[in-house]
Amino acid sequence: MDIQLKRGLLDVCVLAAIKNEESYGYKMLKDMKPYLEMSESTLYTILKRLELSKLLTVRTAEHGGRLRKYYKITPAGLARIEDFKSEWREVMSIYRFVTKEDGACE
Amino acid sequence: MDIQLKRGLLDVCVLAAIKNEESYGYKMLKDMKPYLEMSESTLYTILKRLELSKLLTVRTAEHGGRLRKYYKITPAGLARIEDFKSEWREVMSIYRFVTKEDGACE
DNA sequence: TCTAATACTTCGTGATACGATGTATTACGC
DNA sequence: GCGTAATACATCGTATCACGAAGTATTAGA
Repeated sequence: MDIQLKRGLLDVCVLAAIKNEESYGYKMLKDMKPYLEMSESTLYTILKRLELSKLLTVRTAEHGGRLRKYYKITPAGLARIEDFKSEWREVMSIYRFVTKEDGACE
Repeated sequence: MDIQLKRGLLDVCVLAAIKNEESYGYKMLKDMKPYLEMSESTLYTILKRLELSKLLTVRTAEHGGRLRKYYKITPAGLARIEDFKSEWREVMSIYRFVTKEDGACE
């Protein structure tokens, strides 16, 4: 899909991927894949950004002899999702503006 | 609204503003204002980009002793709007992913 | 032993929205 | 006649950001 359109969805989609339970990068990528594909470099950049914004926290744990980073959403992260929902009204209003069939004389 | 979310809507919103009749920058800005606000520099950058992509054409005409640039959508521009509509399905699917209330046990 | 999958990182690049600033004309109030 | 706002468009620099490419390392399977 169009990159620009994607941009507004990426961050919030990553947050949604850990909304219910903590997860790690590779798994998130696979969970999101049916909805939204992103490259690994993009995901890890986003995860770092979200951590800096305190929308999620990270812990490192060993799994099968290898280190894995688990990401957990914070209350601020959940609030970010709620903000997104609120903004969606505006988005839909723009969508209607773009797609409405007029024609003052139609 | 969130800049990232805006990004995917800007180009197509500008195209929508001239979907039915040609218009000029300043007027477009006012027409779009109830839906989506953007700065002048952003609009003129977008108009130039859309012209280069041949999604609209420009003609310069005098109006009240002053030059004005009138923008007119091309068939490719109308097609761009149709593409946007198609992509909206994907967008809505992501929206549902982000907002769904689960809870494996709900 | 070679390859694929898992898992995360870093770097450079190109796209782009925006504020700041500039130019120029018209319209209006005082 | 003078200042200000509105009209109308343009340019420049900056910060953000998604991505491809490439790298590091381990494990599993053929």
